[in-house]
Amino acid sequence: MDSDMSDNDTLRGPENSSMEGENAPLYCICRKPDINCFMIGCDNCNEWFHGHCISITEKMAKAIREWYCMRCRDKNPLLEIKYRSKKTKERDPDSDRMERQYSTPSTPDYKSEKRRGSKKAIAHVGATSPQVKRSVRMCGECEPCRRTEDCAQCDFCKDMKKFGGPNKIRQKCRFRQCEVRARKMLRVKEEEFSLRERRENSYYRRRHYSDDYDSEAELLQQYQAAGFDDMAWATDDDEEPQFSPVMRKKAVKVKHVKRREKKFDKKKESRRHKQKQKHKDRTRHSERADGRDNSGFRQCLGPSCVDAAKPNSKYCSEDCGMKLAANRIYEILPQRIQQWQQSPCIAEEHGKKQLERIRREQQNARLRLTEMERRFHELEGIITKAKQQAVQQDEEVNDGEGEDTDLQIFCVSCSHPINPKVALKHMERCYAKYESQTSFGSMYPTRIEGATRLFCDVYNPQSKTYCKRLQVLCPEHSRDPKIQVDEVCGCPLVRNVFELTGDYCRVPKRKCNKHYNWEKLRRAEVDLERVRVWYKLDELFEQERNVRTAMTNRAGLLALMLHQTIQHDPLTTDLRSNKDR
DNA sequence: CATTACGAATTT
DNA sequence: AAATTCGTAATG
Repeated sequence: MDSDMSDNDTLRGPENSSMEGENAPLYCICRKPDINCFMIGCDNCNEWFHGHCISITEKMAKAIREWYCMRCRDKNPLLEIKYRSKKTKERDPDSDRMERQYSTPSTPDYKSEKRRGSKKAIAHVGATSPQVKRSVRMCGECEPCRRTEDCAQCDFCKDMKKFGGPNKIRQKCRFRQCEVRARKMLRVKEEEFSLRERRENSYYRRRHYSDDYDSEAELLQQYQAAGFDDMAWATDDDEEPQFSPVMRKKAVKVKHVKRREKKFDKKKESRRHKQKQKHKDRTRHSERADGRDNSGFRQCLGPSCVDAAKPNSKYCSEDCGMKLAANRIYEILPQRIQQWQQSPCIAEEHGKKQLERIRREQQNARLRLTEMERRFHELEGIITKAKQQAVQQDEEVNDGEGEDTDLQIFCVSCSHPINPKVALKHMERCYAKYESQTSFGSMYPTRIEGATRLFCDVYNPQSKTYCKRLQVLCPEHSRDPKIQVDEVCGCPLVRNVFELTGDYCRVPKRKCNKHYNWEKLRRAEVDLERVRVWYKLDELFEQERNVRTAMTNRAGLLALMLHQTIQHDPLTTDLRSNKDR
């Protein structure tokens, strides 16, 4: 491996550095960037060679299984070009597989492949990178080449269909563009990179372009992460000492661009604070502001503290940081409270209205619930009464389907033809079979006070879940009771769909196909509605809680410190007025 | 000159 | 058959 590297280096050497601005890497013994011809890669040093420079044609290459350049072969006589056996020449998949099986672990997966047209290049898989394929645009070794997932953030990703894009640009994710071989303009844009880097690596973040934060939340996070000592650092350092002059220029430029971009966003407010703070600090500590770059020591920002700050901190101790923070609160808070009290709080009004609305809805839901409970009991009453009906034996008016066994219908679930006599039963079972493949489990048992027979709630120790089907229609955990021979159907008969006649169906239950399992269905109907009402109630409770927390948090310490309400001149027009609101 | 769009080779 | 991702023409 080591020798590979040096080999490569000597090969590329000076040209490499001179092509800085270009994005075309140089290849082959001729050191030219040309890649629009057949090329072959050395399986040892991974360098690419033009076929014509080393007198290897594409045809010849097809027969080659492992190829090593002259230099590598000179250095290491053990390396020898290996050829495919004649039979495998024509890309027989079977023999390909065989080959892979019998190749030594150090040999690459497969040897040659074409990319982008016959006249272009043949890429050999490098021996040093077992998984990643090398190609004209992929070295197979750099971090981007090894990456397999798209970032979903860059412009190329956003263009992709899978991320909802129009598929117009059709380039692979910027973060997967090869560092060495991809065209430079396709790689990650510098600013984007720094952005991402900051996101991924919050610790180093402040050492780079420390001025921009994506949100207040990020600011806060940083503030906390640094033990609330670095906020002013981050903001008042226009010069970062460790940048070389060139670098610094670059960073500053980036910063300006970003500032313009984000000028109008919401953190304007917080930036103004930062700037205020900055000025304060400047004037307070102006005497040492210059010396800092040289010595690297700062004075602790703690109130009336003259000690040196700890490295990477603005304070000499946590105590000083706390003191300054406390002072800040003392200074800012009373003013904010006053400001707060000066103007009426619209949000509070809204909150109150919302609460009222929620209460009303809760009331309605409760009413509905009692209604449903009533129907629940009513139904149970009907069912009990129905059971007492006597079976009407005489007529065999069991619909006309007695002998018509030729008639076939198809199951709605499995689509098999079935006999009408067993159809209902079959379809029920069949459906249950499919349905049981779906999970209705929840981690928690149901705890609704005063509600009987809602969910099945059978515990499944394997998945550690409780069954959340309606208890009445859970085929998995409850069997339908066996119907006795003398049992009556008992379904309340109706006229015009809804009007009860007061009579009950008196066909033997086993034979009644008209009212198959009617109790179960009616119970399910009621229970489902009850569940819905409970959900509604739950949702309303949640809403209530949210509104209440919002109301209590309003004008809390943190909120007051972070935000402020400005009373504009009452005579100037409120921009939101009239039309909009 | 950079960026965008798109046909098409290649891979999945 | 669809997705990926080249190279390059068109466009700004």
